[in-house]
Amino acid sequence: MRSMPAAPSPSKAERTRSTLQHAALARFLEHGVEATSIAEIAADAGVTERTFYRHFPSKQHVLFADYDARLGWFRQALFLRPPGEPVTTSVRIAVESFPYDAALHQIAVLRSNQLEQELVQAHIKTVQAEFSREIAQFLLDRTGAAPASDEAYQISITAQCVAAVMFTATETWFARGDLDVQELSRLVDLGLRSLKSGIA
Amino acid sequence: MRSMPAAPSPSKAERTRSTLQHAALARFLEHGVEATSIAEIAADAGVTERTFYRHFPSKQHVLFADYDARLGWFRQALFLRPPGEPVTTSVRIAVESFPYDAALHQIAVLRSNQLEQELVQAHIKTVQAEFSREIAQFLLDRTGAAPASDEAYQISITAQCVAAVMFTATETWFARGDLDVQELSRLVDLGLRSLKSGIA
DNA sequence: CATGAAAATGTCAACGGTGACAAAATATGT
DNA sequence: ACATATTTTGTCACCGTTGACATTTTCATG
Repeated sequence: MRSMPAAPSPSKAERTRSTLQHAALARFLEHGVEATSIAEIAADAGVTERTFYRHFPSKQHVLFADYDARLGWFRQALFLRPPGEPVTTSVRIAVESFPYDAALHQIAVLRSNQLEQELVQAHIKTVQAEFSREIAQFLLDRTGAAPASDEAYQISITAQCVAAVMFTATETWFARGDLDVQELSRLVDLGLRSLKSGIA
Repeated sequence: MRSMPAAPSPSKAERTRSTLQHAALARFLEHGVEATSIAEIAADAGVTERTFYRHFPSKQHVLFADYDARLGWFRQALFLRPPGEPVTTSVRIAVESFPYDAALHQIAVLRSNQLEQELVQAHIKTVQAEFSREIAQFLLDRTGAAPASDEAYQISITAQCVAAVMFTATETWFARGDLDVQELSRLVDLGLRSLKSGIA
């Protein structure tokens, strides 16, 4: 086969990965996530089951394929805030400038397909934990809190609470059905403000 | 075999369950959780793997065997608070009167055995979510917040934050090593107070 | 004690996921 | 074009978990 002209021809791995992703999403949409087996996806893509796992750590990850990138984006957004700025502001801005609309399209597709709650929910918890760690790390770095100190403890709690706001907001937003990004922003803001002013 | 005299002789299922639990914990302590396979546990107990899963929903659950009971205890503690009382007080008292010492003995054993973090951590997240739901339900009932309202949303966040305090407190407590129950209570109290006064 | 329903367990097959190692495909330098 | 190192994929074996169905054990009742 002749080599492609200019385009940095995707490596075989990249092609395989893409083929797998398309095969998976196609079946997911048609039959649902649980009803689709890795064997079927692999067969559609013309590879072995084992190869699937060389490109995606789990079935869930095909759906959340670009979440890692977004987590990196979030870390970057935190990191780029000026050092002098109050950390609360830094976190608020990073959270509020998160591209929810792009991130949530995949999940919207899922919701439309009924069921799958437990499966997806479990994965959401993992993602939430990652965001929580990310925020905690940022706060620890910026405040220079001593490890194992009460201050570090309170920072851990803070991080988990902020992550809880992010995810409860999107959850509530979905549950209500009216998918307006403005409304999502309002919920995030409302949640963060209620954290700041104290929980009653 | 002769029947036992007085004691309400445990049913066969109860005996099997107990045998499995002991076999599992013995192996867990000696070789660690991950290094112990269900097949081994079942063999030690003289039953099939399938039977193991008839008594415990997962390997993790053998460790957290009585967590369900404690969750029930917690729900009861919440429920028993007088209806007139401010819900914040109800939750605080229920959380603070939780028998952490008894609950955490099993986890202490684990920590001593190194590794296993991811596995156990994942299960902790699940348990935390259950507590969170429990608290949220209580708050929703007591306040009569309309579903899908902003108030209900904020209650969801509150519940997750309180649960985060409970678990971050025990985690921090463990990490510090000085296993004094007084200190654990102090951490819980500190966390709850910082929630109340607002997160900075 | 016999009998039959209900409970407990065994058997079998399947799926999701992972490690170890072998085989094949690809890229690279000569 | 050739030889070689590197990537990519296949093969195999295993573990955790679950559903469906068959078999055995237990237990109440006649």
